[in-house]
This record gives sequence, structure tokens and C-alpha cells, in this order.
Amino acid sequence: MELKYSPRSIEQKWQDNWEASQVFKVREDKDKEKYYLLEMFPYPSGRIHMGHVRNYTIGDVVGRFLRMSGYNVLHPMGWDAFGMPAENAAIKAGTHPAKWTYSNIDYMRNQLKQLGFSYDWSREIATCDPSYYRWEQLFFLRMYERGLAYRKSSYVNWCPKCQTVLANEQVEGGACWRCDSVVEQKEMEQWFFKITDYVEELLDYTYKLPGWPERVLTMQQNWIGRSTGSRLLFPLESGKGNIPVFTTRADTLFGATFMSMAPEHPMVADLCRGTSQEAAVMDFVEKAKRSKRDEREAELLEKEGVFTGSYCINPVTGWKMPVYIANFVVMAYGTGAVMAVPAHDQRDFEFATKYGMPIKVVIKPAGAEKPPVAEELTEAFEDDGVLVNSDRYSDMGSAEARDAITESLAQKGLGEKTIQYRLRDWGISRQRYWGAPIPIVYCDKCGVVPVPEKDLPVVLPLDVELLENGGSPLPVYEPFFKTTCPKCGGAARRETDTMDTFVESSWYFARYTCPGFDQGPLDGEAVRYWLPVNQYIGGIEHAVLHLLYSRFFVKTLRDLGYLQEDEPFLNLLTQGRVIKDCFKMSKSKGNVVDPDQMIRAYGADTVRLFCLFAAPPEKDLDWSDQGVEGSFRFLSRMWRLVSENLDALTSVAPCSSGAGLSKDLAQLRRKAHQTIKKVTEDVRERFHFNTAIAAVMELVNQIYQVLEGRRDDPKLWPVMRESIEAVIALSSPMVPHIADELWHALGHRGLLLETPWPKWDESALKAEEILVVVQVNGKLRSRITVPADATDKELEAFALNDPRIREFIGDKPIRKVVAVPRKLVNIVM
RNA sequence: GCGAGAGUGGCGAAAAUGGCAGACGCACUGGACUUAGGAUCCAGCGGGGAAACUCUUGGGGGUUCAAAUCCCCCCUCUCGCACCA
Repeated sequence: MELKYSPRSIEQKWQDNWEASQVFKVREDKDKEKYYLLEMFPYPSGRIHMGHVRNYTIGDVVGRFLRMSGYNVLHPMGWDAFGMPAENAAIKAGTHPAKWTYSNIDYMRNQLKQLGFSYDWSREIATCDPSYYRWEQLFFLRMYERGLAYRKSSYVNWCPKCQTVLANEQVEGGACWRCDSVVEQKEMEQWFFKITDYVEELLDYTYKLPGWPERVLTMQQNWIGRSTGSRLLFPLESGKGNIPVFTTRADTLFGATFMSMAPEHPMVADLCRGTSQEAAVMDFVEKAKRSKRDEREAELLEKEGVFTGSYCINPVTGWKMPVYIANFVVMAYGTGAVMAVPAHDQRDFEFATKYGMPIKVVIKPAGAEKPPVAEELTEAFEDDGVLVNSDRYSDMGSAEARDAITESLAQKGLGEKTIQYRLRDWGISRQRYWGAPIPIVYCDKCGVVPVPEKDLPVVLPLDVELLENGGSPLPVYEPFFKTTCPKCGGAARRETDTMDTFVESSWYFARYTCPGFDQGPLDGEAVRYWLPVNQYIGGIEHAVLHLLYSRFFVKTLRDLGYLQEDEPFLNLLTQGRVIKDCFKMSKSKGNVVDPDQMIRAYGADTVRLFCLFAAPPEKDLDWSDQGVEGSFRFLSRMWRLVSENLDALTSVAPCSSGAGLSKDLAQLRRKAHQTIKKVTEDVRERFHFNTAIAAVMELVNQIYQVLEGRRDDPKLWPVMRESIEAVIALSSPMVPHIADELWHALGHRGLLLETPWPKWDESALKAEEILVVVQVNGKLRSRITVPADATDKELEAFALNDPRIREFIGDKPIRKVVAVPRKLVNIVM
């Protein structure tokens, strides 16, 4: 055995060994408790980065720990392989997205193997493979049958340069994330998934997922944005219809003095037609469209608006309310029109002040004598209170009045209670090439026709030429779009949009349970055995999108009969980012640390160890080259523990009982068992690998201390061996290569992954004597060694007898003594 | 603005249920071994003080025998959403 630790050869050796012996492979086993452990799969962008290394290391420790603890652990890996970067890279490099993607996958798979992760590679999935997305197309058809996938026209983000719709998350500050062109709002026919059908259940379960971080649940709740209120109708003065509004403050209706509408509101053209305002309104609408971008960049735009030339009627006061277009009203929320109550809404207040609109106070603060005077207001009073100037509702409380006013309008057909959500249906059409085709055909005679199930998959053609401008080649690639109608057999055109890549990642975790199944999307037996995912691990950046879409998809698949689960992920761990010198690693900052380079210099075990030790998983991790050195140093220390004492260690069996041990050997043994307990609990209950590692380090430190000048003691080595084996086994989930190597050096033949996790011996934990702190008036004054089982009375006596304490007390009277067995004594004077 | 989270040495961080603040590591200092050390080992390492002591967990109050931890007020930072009616 080499005296010096050199990771390179041993890591390769063990990786080969693990692969050859197929230890990472799992199958359903009814006799074992299953555990589905999953880390978010990567986009095959080329190389893994430190964020991946951290994410997957955390997962690997949990997986290996649970394997050793007796669970049947499913721990798969795959590739989120569709997406725009592949197209862009392919255009740039003159290659094909498929080629680019698969070669990246090969490279990255190898990188992951070099890190020693315990994935069952036989279950690997690439979402761009037709054997994967064909089932997604089937889901689409089933959803279409049930109206859960539908087509409608809507405004979308359109990048004129990239020739595609952009998802909301791909729009940064109103500009395209890649080319920085100003994004336009374009009205287009799009496919949608009806996530809003599940909005109540999605919201409900955010209160039933105790294993999720509060933060993520809150973000989802905010994103769903449920708010209860009233839908009210304001009749037009012209008599030609009503303007519907949504309000949470029906109690302020008597103070509504005008109406504000979004510039894109469909009624705008009608309202101004033929009035003197027509030109001004059209001008304003155009201007509003153009300023979309600035709106997002500037914090808050100054409130601006223009009169439409029309009026509507306040249904309770009968007032003529001028209808305005206002730049701050968003079409996407509510009805796109807002009843303006300047006295009680800050935005309306600013608008009214600017345009000289009447301000009428209708709420006074609860307990106030008199309502505020409108002319003296400097800002709106937005709290609930008591109604004034509101006819028969005056003196009523806000909450009660909301119901009463809505109810009375309801009787006239002008109002109803309603619930409004911020969540919109999920637009899944992408005018991109590198994605799963939407299985739909358009026929001039039959209209929208779904592709028959037997014709799936609709394969994405690979022999296309990419367009220089980045647009999808599918609409101009005849062999693909030209088809016949499945219904009438006439000429028809295929849908050339592809699905949002978030669709693939919404169900991949289910497919891992039966990746090769070809009788349907999911093998019921496998799915029932493995789902739900017990532990999901990934970055916080997916808090809403991916994690919400997946939750929706599982509920949909449940209702389609493919699954039985309500929720995909029981427990969620969102790990922090990897940063360096206070910044997120990025090429532009020049602070990127390359995993390959690190592995070459220090070995995978060191890189893994550092990722785990530097911070608890949910916090950001500050990369430190010196910290990496430190991790390497520790592994070297561990290595020498075995290599320098190999003969002595291999000539004894590990100690298995504390009988007849000298005091310091008993103490070392106690430390070893305390460490087993601490590491087990830190890993199992809290995922606090940093403190688990610290505990192992403490044990190593103590081993070195006991070793010092004691090598001849015949009683030493069995205890030594027991302690060192504990160090190796306990650290094996974190640093598996060195652990297996040392384990074998000690003469073991099996793999640690298949070795039961060490158990602590309760009797070894017990010490006869323990250290107890003595305080006087809450200040530490002395430490005394007492029998471990000393009662509080005995403790008190020991403390009062301590010379240092007696000196402190002198002959002053003692008021009280607090004694906590095994902890401390506090003498109050 | 709304919501959430976090403030502890020179640095990364520890401290379940209130009970020795700073475990473990990095950096630093001194020593040993050495031709040499950026290897290894030993020792020291929050501030003030020669010491006894004393101060110290963002700031200020409070509860308690005892507070990083619980309560109230304030400050700062990070993240998410953001003119959401």
C-alpha cells in the first residue's frame, strides 16, 4: 500500500469495479422498503458545472447512506435534452442540435461517472429520444380529449430576431434573453394546458407538503395568487353593454368616481369610436405598446391615461363615471378594467389628482370620530374601516359591506362574489425546432384533428437544415408539415410548433421507474412501487415553474388513470448556489471553477468532500481553493491512518466490547460510538453533512492523539481498528473511492455500499464521569467532574464544595441554586 | 409596496428542545523534524487587560436563575413577486 494518498489511480479503479459489479442497479423488491431519491436532471449544455457537482454530491451521500441503511433506493439520472441552446449552438457551430446534444450527453455522463455517483445508469433517459416523447404526445392527446389541452388566441412574447415566442422566464427586462431585441406582444394561436382547472388543488396541497421548504410553498402560493372579491358590472351610459370589473373592495363602491382600463382592453376601440377622443386614445394605445420595455426596467411608471370619450354608470350612486385608459392597468389580471376609488386606492388617488377627478371618501378608520376630508388627503386610506357616505350601508364595517353590496347588486344581475387567480393557463407552444412535436393536424375540411394514437410518435425529423435567422425550419420543411388528414384523408398540414421543454421535465421522474416500458407511458406496477419521489433535490430557481408544472402534471396523469399519486415529491431540498468571491460563477465574471480541473488536481473525493463540508446544503457555498486544499489534507490524514499502521491494524480484529479497557482507550471507543451516532443523525435527520464531517474529523484528531507514543500497547490496536473502521464507513457516502480502498486494505472483501451502516453501542456511549459547569449568578466560574448519574441534589452539593466556588461565595447568603443534571449548576446570590 | 429568509471571530461555519458562544475547517503566529519545505507533526489563535477579570452573537428594550436561541421595537442585506385592482 502506498504511504501517500494519490487519488487518481484508486478512483478509476473503484469506478470500474462498481460498474462491473453493477452495484448501482436496482429493481423492485417487495421485501425491502423503497426509497426514491432524485436530483433534478441537467440540461446537456456541454459540461457540468460546480452547481451540478454540489447538487449531485448531496444526493449521492443520501443515496449511499440509505442503501447502507437497508433501503431499496432508486437513484436515476438522465437528460433534459430538448431546448433552445442546442439550436443556437448548432447554428453557430454548423452542426445539428441532435449531434450537439448527444455528444454533450456523452461527455457529461462521463464527468458524472468520474465523480463516482451511484446512479443506476440502466435507467438513463434523454427526453429528446422518440421513445420518451412519444408518450408525452399520447398524454397530449388524452388531455386534448378532456379539454385539458386546448387552443386559443392570446398575446405572447415574440422576439422578432429569433423568430419565436419566448416563455415569460426568457424575457429579461422586456428584452430577449439572448439577442436583447425588444420583445413584442403578438397575438397568436397557441396551445394551452389547463392548469387553472387544478388551481384549488395545487393551492390546497401547498398546505399539505410538510417536507417542502416554506419558502418554496410561499412562492407557489404567491404565484397562484388567489384573491377573493366581487365581479361587478358597470352599465355603459350609451346603453350598449357593461364594463365588468374585478374588485376586492366592493365596500368602496360608493367612492368609485371613474373607470380605468388597460390599453389592450378589447372594448377600447368601441368606446372611443366617433368621439373627439378617438385620435388621442389610439395615440395613447400605440405609445403604451411601445413603452412595454421601459415599464419593466423603470421601477414604477408615472401614471398616465386618456379619456375615452365614453361614460359608464356607477350602479349604486348612478353617477356618470368617465372611462379612462390608464397605463397602469394590466390586461392579464382580472377583467382588464378597474373601478377607480381615489380616496381608498393609492394608484387611483395619484391618477385622480393628476387629472382632476373627484375624490369621495366612503371609509373612515375604525374608531375614528369623523371621516377624513377629501380635500385634505395626501394619500389614499387603504385599510378596512367603517362606511360613510354610502347610503344605507353607512356605519357598516368594510367586510360586512362587501358582502351586502355585492349581494344587492347580484339581485339586479350586476354582481357576484368571485375568486380571481394570478395563475394563467400554461402556454406550451414554441415556434422552435428542437422540441417534441405537438401531435395535431390541421385540415381545411375537418379543422383541428388529433394525430391517431397508432400513428405516434410524430417524430421530429433530423434531416432538416437549420435556418440562419434562428427560426424553426419545420414550417418550411415539406416532408414534415405536408400530411394527410387522419379523418378525411385529404391534404392537411401538421402543427409545426413544438412543446415547451418544461413538459418533458414534468413527468420524467415517473418514467424513470420503467424507462424501457413500451406497452404504454408508464408501467403501473413499477410506478406504484416507486412513486412518489421520497426526496427531490435541486436548485431554488425552479421553485415555481418546474415544481408547479410537475405538480399539475401528476394530478393530470392521476385523473387520466396513469398514476395514483396526488403529488410527485414528498420532500424537497433546495440547495444553495455555488459562488466564488461573492459572485455567482459565470464566464463574464471570470470566476468559473472547472470540475474537470479540480478532479484532475485533487480527485473526486476531495471535490465532493469540499462541497459537503463548506456549508450546509441549503446555503450558498463560497468556493475556496484553500478550502479544497484542506479537504485534500484531511483525506491524506485519513489515508495515513491506515497506510502507516497497516500491519498492526490487519493483525487484530476490531474491538467489540468495552470490557477491560483502560480509561483513555475506553474514552476513544466512546468517541467512536458518539461519532457514529452523531453522523447517523446528522445525515438521516437533517442532511447536515458539514457537521457530520466535522464529527469524523474530531474522531480522526483524537485517534492521532491516542496513537502518539502508544504503538506498543497490545490493547490499543483492536480499539484503534474499530475506530478507524468507523471513520471509513461513516465517511464512505461522502468519499466513496478512498473509503472502499481503505476498507479493502484492512482486509474486507465486499463493497461498503453493500455493507450495513455502522450502529452505535449505547453502552459504549456512557461515561462514568462527566464535566458539569458551575455558574454563579449566571456567570461561568468553575467546572467540576461528577458521576454521570448525579442527581440535582448531589450536583448542588458537589458545586458548593468546589474550592473555587466557595471562594466566590465567601460568607454571602445563597438565594437559590438551580441544578440541571448532566448540564450545569447555577448559584444565585 | 407585498411576501419569505438571513445578520455570530480575519474567513467558511458550529451551538436540536433556552443551559460552557465560536465545535470543525481555512488563514495566521510560534515551535519540532528537515539540505529545503508550499510535506508532516505539536502548540496558540474573538476584543480589552500584565493579571485577577471584563466585554462580545446587527442595534435598543423585555421575559428568565440562565437568551445567538423566546417576546416587542428598530437597522442592514439577500431572494421571490411586483401598478394584481
